[in-house]
Amino acid sequence: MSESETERGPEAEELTDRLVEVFDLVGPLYRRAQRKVEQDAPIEGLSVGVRAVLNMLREHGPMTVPQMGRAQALSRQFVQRMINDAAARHLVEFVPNPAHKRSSLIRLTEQGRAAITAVIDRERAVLGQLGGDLSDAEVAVCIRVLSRLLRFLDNVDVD
Amino acid sequence: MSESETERGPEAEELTDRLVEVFDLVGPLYRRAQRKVEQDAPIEGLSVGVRAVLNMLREHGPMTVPQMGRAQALSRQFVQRMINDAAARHLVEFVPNPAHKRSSLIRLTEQGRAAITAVIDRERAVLGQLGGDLSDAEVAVCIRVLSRLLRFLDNVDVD
DNA sequence: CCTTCATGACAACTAAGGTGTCATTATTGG
DNA sequence: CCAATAATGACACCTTAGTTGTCATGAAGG
Repeated sequence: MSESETERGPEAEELTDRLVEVFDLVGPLYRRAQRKVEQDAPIEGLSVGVRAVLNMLREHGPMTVPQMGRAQALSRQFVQRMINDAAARHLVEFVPNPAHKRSSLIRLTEQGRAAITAVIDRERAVLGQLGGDLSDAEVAVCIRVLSRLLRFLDNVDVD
Repeated sequence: MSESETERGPEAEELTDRLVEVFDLVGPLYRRAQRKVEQDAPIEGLSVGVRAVLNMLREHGPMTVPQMGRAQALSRQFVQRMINDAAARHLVEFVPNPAHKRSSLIRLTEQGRAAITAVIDRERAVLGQLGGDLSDAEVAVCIRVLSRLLRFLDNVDVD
């Protein structure tokens, strides 16, 4: 039916099909996860966007706004809004950036760390129920595949 | 640091951590993919929503609107809107449903099939470039993991 | 030193997707 | 067979994630 394949043999075509399948899973998964987060995060009063930036800071340490935008494929301006929002609520603070005088580093405050940790812990608790059925190795492979896809789509530049 | 783990030993905790990682990948991936689709689909004039329902019909065959909503974790009303939109442009048609007299089955028209096929083919072409680096088996595992996660989150009910 | 690029700030906008509600029609349990 | 209940479609409104455009400013680097 499809004729757009360049000649790479049947395995390659099979792979492409499977990748399309992955993307068809990502959509619903994203929406369901978002809803779960929405049910939970409001306890701390965190929007999805704020949750995302806090989580980034949590696992990556202090970063600048533009860095975060690039890392998450979000527009610089959007990240900025989230950060300003978080700052207004004392979840993050600005610290001087030795590398760029204009663009300060964003760092979690104690309060911010507590908030994001609480959220993540609750998510972990939910995920924990998933338990057995999935092996560590499988999930690791999944992460590898998704990371690869992500890097591949990186040429889509924002801003 | 986190104390919310029930006692399941270190491997379980490791697994949970990895699952959190998966979710942190799904977000950016979803956004980047959406942007790629947006660059492409407009050629056919398909919104992301319409693309999603057409693709569902394409691989699952005729379904009712509520079925599609459940399958993709989308609200019934949203799917309906997308379908009505698609119907107005003769991409889908309504056929009597033997099982439910009120809720007709939605079926792709020839035109609709052509449109969604063209879109998917273009996506496949892009994905095809990803090539080597990823094995069929790995992607299969990834699909399994994501499917499992999806089913797990299914208790989140819309509407 | 001057040009260029990056950042922050702010406003306007788009679109995805949900929610609430109503009328209608099935389905089902008695 | 009928009443109660649930499912569907339709429509309107709303929320919010996320983008884009623009401007002023200040940094970097030739």
